[in-house]
Amino acid sequence: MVKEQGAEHRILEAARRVFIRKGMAGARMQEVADEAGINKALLHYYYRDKQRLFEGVFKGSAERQFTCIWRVLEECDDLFEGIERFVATYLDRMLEEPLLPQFLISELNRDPKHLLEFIDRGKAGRAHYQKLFEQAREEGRIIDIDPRELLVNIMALCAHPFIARPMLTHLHGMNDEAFRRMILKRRRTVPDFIIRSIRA
Amino acid sequence: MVKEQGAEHRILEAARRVFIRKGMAGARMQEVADEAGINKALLHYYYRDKQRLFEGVFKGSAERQFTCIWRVLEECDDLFEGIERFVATYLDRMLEEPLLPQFLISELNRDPKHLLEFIDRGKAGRAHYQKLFEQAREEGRIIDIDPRELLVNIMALCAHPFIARPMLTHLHGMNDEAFRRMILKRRRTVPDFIIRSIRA
DNA sequence: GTTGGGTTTAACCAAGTGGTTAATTTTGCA
DNA sequence: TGCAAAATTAACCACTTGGTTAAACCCAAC
Repeated sequence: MVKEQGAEHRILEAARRVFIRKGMAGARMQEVADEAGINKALLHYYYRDKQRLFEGVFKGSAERQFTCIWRVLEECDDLFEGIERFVATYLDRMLEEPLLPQFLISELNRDPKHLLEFIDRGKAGRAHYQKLFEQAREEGRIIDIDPRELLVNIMALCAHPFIARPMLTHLHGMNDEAFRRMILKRRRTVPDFIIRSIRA
Repeated sequence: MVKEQGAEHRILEAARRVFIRKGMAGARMQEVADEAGINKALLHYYYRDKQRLFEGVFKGSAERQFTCIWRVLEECDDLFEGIERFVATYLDRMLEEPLLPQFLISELNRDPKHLLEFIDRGKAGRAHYQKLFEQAREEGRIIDIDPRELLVNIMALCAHPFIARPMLTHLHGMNDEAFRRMILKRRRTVPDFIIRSIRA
């Protein structure tokens, strides 16, 4: 409802909130308009139709997410350091926008063709990961493990608590603050968990 | 479209498929009717409205999932064995119904009050897990780690490949068969990964 | 001030939605 | 065979939905 910063941008921000909350199918154009504090017709004036508005939101969210996560890896020159910083960055980023991974994954499952555009955003980061991995492997510092599987495990340990958050919090009787504390603790414990497992 | 086994049951099965594919918000009653091969009015004859039909599907899916997963744990009397069998059972179950976790989690995020009913289904299993954990801890066979966090990690490593499947398969250029092989491989590698990490 | 183009709105529309109803068919059984 | 109850359907309805339109508004340049 904030009136600053131009209608077009305000619409996109409102749409981001609504789409992330309700998903593409559950979101209503009227709700986006209300949240942006403008007339519904203005949505179509700037973004044609629901699909294009959604794509604007999705593309922006996905790109920001991926670049942010992978960039930090490129700054590292050691696998263990890379894992530590990757996990910490991922968790910090998720604390800022906890509903984002669930949103991205949910929409990606519903319509996987969104991937084509933005997935290459982390190409350089992934190549660098491969390099760090091989280096550590050659130096005999890690056990024999499929690098792709290790990557899956890292992502899983980072993302899953956010994706399964309601189940988790209910299971362990956590409130929002307790969840936050748990995530902050995981900034240390998750890298430990991973590195203990792969260290030769 | 199979005509056997009574309309009521056929409707529920069709609804399960449609809801899991499209989610509550995206599913259409007409689509359920078509998939069940019956008239749309019959849905309301047996299940009143969309919400109740959805709850029938959700409750059934969630209960089956949880009981199936936790039961196997109760049959074990050692933590490491428990982890191995839990992971294997979880992955086998997911291979049968790969879209289920994404569905459950997605709807749970949209409306967390579904939890209240079925989450206690795994109560006995979780209590047994706690016992196995403490036993292994007292015998000095595992390091000092929060048992709840270990549980989160186990679930994460099992569920995440399925939840993030489209991202994963696209990232690594996998087809369905390659994905399946990867999961079957993980029946061994995931328990190894976990146990290596927690063994004292 | 007038004018003209970009912006914003209220009113409207057609299609699709979940849900109802009343009539028809099928079934169980005396 | 007849008949009442259950099952099934076609037709319908009120309402929501995404999307359009034409008019109003704003504001800088002339």
